[in-house]
This record gives sequence, C-alpha cells and structure tokens, in this order.
Amino acid sequence: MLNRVVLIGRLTWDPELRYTANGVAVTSFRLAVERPFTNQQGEREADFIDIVVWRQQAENVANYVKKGRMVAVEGRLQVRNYENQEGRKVRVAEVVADNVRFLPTGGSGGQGGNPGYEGGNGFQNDRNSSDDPFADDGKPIDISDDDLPF
Amino acid sequence: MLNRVVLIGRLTWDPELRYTANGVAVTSFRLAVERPFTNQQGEREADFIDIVVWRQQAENVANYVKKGRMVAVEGRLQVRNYENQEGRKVRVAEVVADNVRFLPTGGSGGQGGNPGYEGGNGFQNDRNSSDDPFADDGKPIDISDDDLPF
Amino acid sequence: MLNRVVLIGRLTWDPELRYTANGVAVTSFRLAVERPFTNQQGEREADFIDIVVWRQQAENVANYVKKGRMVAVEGRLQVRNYENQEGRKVRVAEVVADNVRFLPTGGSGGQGGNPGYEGGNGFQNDRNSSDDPFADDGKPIDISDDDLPF
Amino acid sequence: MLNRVVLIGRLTWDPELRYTANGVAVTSFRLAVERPFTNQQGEREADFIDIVVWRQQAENVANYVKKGRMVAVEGRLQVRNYENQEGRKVRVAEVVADNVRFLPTGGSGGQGGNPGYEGGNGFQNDRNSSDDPFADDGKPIDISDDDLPF
DNA sequence: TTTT
DNA sequence: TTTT
Repeated sequence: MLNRVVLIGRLTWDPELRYTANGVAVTSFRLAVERPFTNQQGEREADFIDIVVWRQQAENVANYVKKGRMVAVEGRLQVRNYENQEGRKVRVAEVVADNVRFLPTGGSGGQGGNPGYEGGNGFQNDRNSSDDPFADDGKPIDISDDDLPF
Repeated sequence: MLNRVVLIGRLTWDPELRYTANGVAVTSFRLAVERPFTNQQGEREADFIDIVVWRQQAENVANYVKKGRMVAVEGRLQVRNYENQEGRKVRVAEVVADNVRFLPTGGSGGQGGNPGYEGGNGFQNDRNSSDDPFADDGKPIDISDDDLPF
Repeated sequence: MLNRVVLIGRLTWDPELRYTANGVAVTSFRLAVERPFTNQQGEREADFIDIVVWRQQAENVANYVKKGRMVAVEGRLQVRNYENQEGRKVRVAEVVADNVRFLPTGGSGGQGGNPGYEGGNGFQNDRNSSDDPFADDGKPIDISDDDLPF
Repeated sequence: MLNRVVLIGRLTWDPELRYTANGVAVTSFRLAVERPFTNQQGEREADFIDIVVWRQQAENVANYVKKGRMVAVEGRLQVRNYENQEGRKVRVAEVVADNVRFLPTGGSGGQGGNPGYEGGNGFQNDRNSSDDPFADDGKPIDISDDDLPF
C-alpha cells in the first residue's frame, strides 16, 4: 500500500554491477547505517542494510561510488523468499532504491568542524519583518510554551 | 494521523537561537533543498524550507552549524495560521525537526573521492555464502527479469 | 538534495481539478493531518496542508475522492514565492504528490473497533521454528534488555 | 546516520505480545504491504515485513489490532545477525516501530464513499483570497507549464 | 533574502 | 505461513 525507506550510511565495500540475461544493469551494495543510540557498552552499533538499484542509477553508483562513501538512499523495503541450493528456505530483505544521492564523505566538514563557507551575507536581519515570530528584537521572544511540540 | 518529512539541504544563513519565556531553547534556520530536476532554462532550483528545532538539539545546531553547512533533517510539517500586526492572516509552514544530523560539507570528499572509513563488521563475507543471489562467481547472474521493479 | 514527505489525513473539502494552458491536469486539495499530541486544553489539533497532484493521478483524485476521505500522500515539499495583485510577496508551501493512496474512511474499523476479519488461520504457531527469537515456548523470552532500542 | 521507514499494510496474523526478563512489553507482527506494480502474470504481490514494537505501544497493538487490520507503521530498519541452534548464521531484518497508527479497515469507506468527517477549521475560505493561485474564478488557471514537476 |  |  505504502512502503518508503530513507537511509543515510556508508558503503561497506565497493558496489557490484551485474546485468540480467536481458542486459538490464543492476548494482547491489551494503550500507552501514549507524544506530541513533549506543549499546550498553557505550558503543555505537550499525545496521548493515542491502541495497539494490537498477538501470541508469546502477551504472552511476558502480562508476562513482566506492567503499566508505556516504550516500542517501530512497526506496522501498522488499522481502524475497527463495530456496537455496541446500533446499533451505531463505528470507532476504533489501531496499530497492529509486534514488541514490552521493554525499560528501568527510575530510574537512564534520561535526563542529569548519563550515566550508563562512562569510556573512548582509541579509541576516531581514527576518526582522513584522510577519516573523522569530524576529530578533533583544527581548524574550513571544513564543508561548503552547508551541512546544512534546 | 501521520506526518513525516525527511530533507537534506544546506543552511542559507546562520541558525538563530532563541529562548521562550520559560527558558526553553528553540533554533530556527532555513534550508536550501535542491530540486531533483532542472527548470526550462536548464538551471537547478531549490526549495527554501524553514526548520524549527527545540531544546538540546536547538543548542547543538546553534553551536555547531553555520551557513552553507549540509544537514539532514527529520520531522513533521507544521502549518500555523496567525494574524500579523496589520490584521492580515498569514500561513506559515515549517518543519518541526526531531532529528538534525550534521553532514560533511564537501572539501575532500566528492564523487569517487577517498573513503575515510574502514568498515569491518565481521559479516562482510556473508555475501559469498551459498545463500546469496548476488555472490560474484564470474558467471552471468541468475536474476530473471521478473525481478525488475518497474 | 533529498526531499520526502509522507502524510496521512483527511480532505477538508472536495478536490479541485484544473488544467494548465497546455491541457495538463492538476488537482489541489487540503489535508487535515492530526498532530501526535494534544494541546494544553487537551484538544487534538491538526495541520492543514495543501497538496498538489499532476496528470493521471490528478484525474483519479478528482474522480474518486471527496471531502472527508482519508488518504496517504507521498511527495516533496515545495515552497514558491510570488507577488500577489497587491504587490505583496507571498510564500506558499505545498506538497507536490507523486503518490496518493485512497484509504478506507472509517465506519466499521477504528481503534478498538471490530477487526473486519476475525477467523483464526491455523498457522499462528508456525513461528515456533528454531530460527525464531520470538518463538512462544511458554517461558520468559530470551530477549536481553540490550535489544531495547531506547 | 539516518534510518526511516514508513509502511501501510495489513497484519497477516494476530500480533504476539511477549515480555522481556525485565518485564518490558514487546509485540511482534507481520505486515503484508502490497507492491505498487503488478508482476508479469498481472497479479499484485506483497512484501511480508516483520515489525517489532516496544512498551506502551506494544500493549496497545496487542489489545486493539488483529489479523487483517490495516495499520501505518513508522520506524527504523534493523538488521540483526545471530547464530541459530544449528550454528548457522542468520540475518533477520525487521522494522522497529516507534509509531503504529490503526487505520479503518474497509467496510463502509471505499472509493467515493461517505465521508464521516466534517472538517471546520475557520480557515476554509482562505483559499478564495487573492493570495491563492488556485482560487476558482471560472477562468483558465494561471499555471504555466514551468510549474510541471517532471 | 536564499545554500553549493 | 502470509493481508484485502
């Protein structure tokens, strides 16, 4: 009915480009997606999620992305059941991506790092219009705690 | 009933940290989110989307993020109606974020760039197991075109 | 860069189908999306969010959906700036839908209501396989609190 | 880093409520989520996705939802690796839900059905204001094809 | 007002 | 095993 997945993570190895018998490109890779919390040992774990992408984007991923690169993936969660060579039933869950965006990997940026674009722009005070509930007038702002979302 | 927004974009100016009368931190900023297509002049436009974030994350954003930085935002789309000083009804749409992740800005990274991350999770060889339909055995793969998602 | 919105709500009025000068169908409607929390008066408020949908789905929505119907919407959040007749700059935020699913409206279902499909199926104990960490064996289950997600 | 899943589907059987050794409620169920396209035989298939939900919502789901009921699920995709009794490595993918909404099941609703909701929000006439590009004035609308999103 |  |  509705099935939407959005992930940001890093490739755990280089993507693998294959072709179906009919010549359709399909690339698969695995993404390490850090969990939002730490475990009881205080370590941050990750989920290792398999991604499949088809056609033109399959080629793009295979050509431009390598192990360690950070990407954003949009797609749907697919669960396939099949029997392996030993006759054993196997369930495979993977995200069929319809959109893979390549993100900068790190180096300079990073939390608390240097912005990469610093200068002022002379427009920061324009928000001071009468329509703006966040206008900076030096007084405690007029946001009631009713606005608190949780 | 259900209201979920996920965005990746860059701050169009430095975030603004304020406090409610009760001392609750609230930071607002605007995100430039590039559209997935180009316009008729072949230019890539952006949507400029207002974000609001509360409490601890408000402090974090204000302290660590600056104009030009890339972030991922998760939240809900909120539409507020109010009357401004001129007695005019104004509708304001903004994303109330419950999660703001700081992304690397660029610099070193970039397409095909150097990784900066060395995975290692103890399960990397799983994909060569007999259960794996994507195992790389040098032969044309066994994916029928029935698997084509669209 | 990435812009994804998922909403479930009810139409506040009948959808409006229009055509561009070139004959492309476009339907707009407004969705009431209940907030996940109640306000200080204990009332549940809603966000009223404008949706735009194009082409075939525009026709479908206009033909099959009416005020009060519940729908799920997937799309991207778009912010347009324009000048109105009075020369006043106006910002409009709307969700450009690429997927609108029609949901059952209510009547029977509803929270705590009667399921609409009740009978057993004779397979409920099949999960009792040795691979299943949730197998029901009558003893306290073997899930350590390490698995607690938050 | 970021991990968000949104699903709408129907329970394939009644949910199973368990308790950890520490008395924390955890409910698991499987969702049938129809794919957006039909296969080569013209049939609509589904993905069968496992959901886990904790604490208060675990109790709610167990108490109010049964096989066949439609729900909306928000959460994150988790992949766990463990060894089963036979010493075989098993990968399990499931959605850890932080939000499960109960949807009407069908019955009365259905396409073009009767509403069951009578809006009324005090802003319904806003759309006829001069600021509204979709105001219905009986003339061909002023939407250039530049606005076409794809 | 508007990011890279 | 499999929802409508």
